[in-house]
Order: sequence, then structure tokens, then C-alpha cells
Amino acid sequence: MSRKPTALPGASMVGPPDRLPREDTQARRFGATRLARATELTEDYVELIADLMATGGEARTVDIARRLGVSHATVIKAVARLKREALVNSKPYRGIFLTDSGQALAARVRARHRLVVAFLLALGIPPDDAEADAEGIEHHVSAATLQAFARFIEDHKP
Amino acid sequence: MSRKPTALPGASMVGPPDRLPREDTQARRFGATRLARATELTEDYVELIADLMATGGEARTVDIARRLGVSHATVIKAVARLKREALVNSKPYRGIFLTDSGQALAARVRARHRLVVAFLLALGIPPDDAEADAEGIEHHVSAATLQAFARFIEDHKP
DNA sequence: TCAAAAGTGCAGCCAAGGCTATAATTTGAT
DNA sequence: ATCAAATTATAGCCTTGGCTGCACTTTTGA
Ligand SMILES: [Mn+2]
Ligand SMILES: [Mn+2]
Ligand SMILES: [Mn+2]
Ligand SMILES: [Mn+2]
Repeated sequence: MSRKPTALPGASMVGPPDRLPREDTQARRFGATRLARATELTEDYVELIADLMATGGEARTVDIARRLGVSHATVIKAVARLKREALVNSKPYRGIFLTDSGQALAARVRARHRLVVAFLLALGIPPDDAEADAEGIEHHVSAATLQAFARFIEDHKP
Repeated sequence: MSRKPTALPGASMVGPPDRLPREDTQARRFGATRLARATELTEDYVELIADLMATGGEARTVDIARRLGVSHATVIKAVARLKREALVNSKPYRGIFLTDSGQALAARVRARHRLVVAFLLALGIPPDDAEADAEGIEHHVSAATLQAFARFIEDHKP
């Protein structure tokens, strides 16, 4: 008598879905993702500015540009937006500084970034992939997911 | 004699970094994330179109709009871009259809989406959070990370 | 010291992804 | 068969996030 064979890895991942989520549920999810996407840049900027200030004492336009891999003009425009949003200060030809709320945001974003990286590393992902993926994933993790990541790390301490 | 107390959860996640990645390394990572961000919409559209066709027989503009939570005009413009990229066909006032390469992309994206959701569920994340987060995370997982996700799922089969 | 190099700022361009408003076509119910 | 509702299309507007080119400061080193 033959046992039913164990499903192959990924067997449930192929073929059409038999049922879609409710329209409004799906719209809510996509909307949340759009919102997160809209704040990614802001988060990356304040995090990077905080890191540059912490390690080098100051955050200069060219440094930000080189680390992000964009032109300096792009950085200047982005910084203007951050200024409008009261996350940074800057005077012409001087460095860029975080406001109090900018520092607060940077602290939250930095902690989240590290948690995501630590989680991916704990999962056994090679460090460079972990760092690269975390740079995108970090902007799309809910509180519940962050908590699960933290728990996993705790449970897999050496 | 007092033992060194175990680090509190998240203890390594606070405070400034003592060292930053090399400039070019960080630029490469941010660049990869930018690239992924640029293709998110494309991926979500073809996945959704495939799902609509699979369950309802056709993908109409209004259905896509309602499920994404955007205006129908936004969908029409996005579909024009997908057409330019040869991922879909459509004739005026008729439905939207995937080309062969559109179907191939949809299949890959769908499988990846399900794998990410399955992973988050296996981690113990509540289903609605898992689905919502996956909608963003799915676009930022490298092959190495996907593999690690699949392995985790395998190791945590019921 | 003072010119070259580096850094910063600004203008203008583009594509993407949103929106609203209006027009055109198709569909469906009497 | 008709006409109202639904759907699809188009036009025009906005913001963001890229870019290049050019001008202006600041820094640096010979
Ligand atoms: Mn990031
Ligand atoms: Mn980050
Ligand atoms: Mn998605
Ligand atoms: Mn998806």
C-alpha cells in the first residue's frame, strides 16, 4: 500500500489561486505598501545622515551622494524636501544636520535596519545578501513582523 | 562573583555604528534596492492580471483599479507602459491579456509571493500582517534569501 | 597667496505614478 | 431597440526622484 508522497518543496507555490482576497482587503494591503514605498527614501536619508555624523562627525552632500550612488544634484533636491519636512537643517555650503525629529526617526530606522539584518544573518543568509536585501525589506516590515524577527533572533542565540 | 548579564533583546541594535561599509559597497546595495523599487509596480500588475484571469477569466481595468486601490486612469497609464514593455496585449474597450513573457514573469512573481507569505506564516506572523508585508518584501528578496526562506519552511513542516 | 580642485547650488530636462475631469464606447435592463 | 449605467480612454495637472550642465563657494597645496 503506497503512502501519499510528501509534497515536493514549493509544491503549493505553483498554479493559479483558487480564490482571491476581498477587493477592499487587497486594496488596503496595496495601499499600505504604496505608503511604505513613499517613505523609503526619507528613511534611508536620515539613517545615512545619522551614520555619517556618528562616524565622521558630519554629513556632506557628496558623501551622501557617493554612498547612495546618485548624483549630488539628486541629493540636494532630496535634502530640500527633508528640510521642508523639518527632518534636517542646513546652511548653504555647510553640512547637513538632523533636527530632533530627524534624530528620532533615524534612531528608529537604524534599530529596525539592524534587526532586519540580524534576522537575515540568523537565518543563514550570506552577509552581503543580507545587507543588500535588508536595505529594501526594512521599509516593509510591520510591528508584528519585527517582533517575530526579534523572537527568532532570541531563540537562535549562539 | 557576578556573571556578565545576558544582553537584553535588541541590545546590539542601539547606538551609532563604529564602522560604515565601503562607499562603493553601500552604493551597490542602494542601487540594487533602487532597481528593485523600479520594477515593483510591473511585478504587482502582472501578478494581479494573472490572478484575475485565472479566477475570473479576464482582467478588466476597473477590477485592477479596485484591487490596487488606485484610479482607473492610473491603471490605464500603467497598462500602456506594460504594453510598451511587451508584457501585455489589449485592444480598446476589451480586456487585458498577458503576453508569453508576461505570463512567464507572472508565474515567477506569483511563486515568489507565495513563498514569502508561507515563510512569514511559518514564522508565526498573523496572516493579515503576513500578506500585507509580503506585498512589499517580495520585491526585495535575493535568490539567496528566497532559498533560506524555502529551507526554513521545509524545516518547519507540521 | 592664490589658482586648481573639490564641493555646493540651481535650472531645466525626463519618466513614473498618482490624481480629476471629461469624452467615448460598451453593456445591460427595460 | 433604447437609453442609462458602467466601463474605458484621453487630457491635463502634480510630486517625486532621477539626470546633465553650468555657476558659484570653499578648501587645499604648491
Ligand atoms: Mn533602506
Ligand atoms: Mn537602511
Ligand atoms: Mn507586491
Ligand atoms: Mn504580490
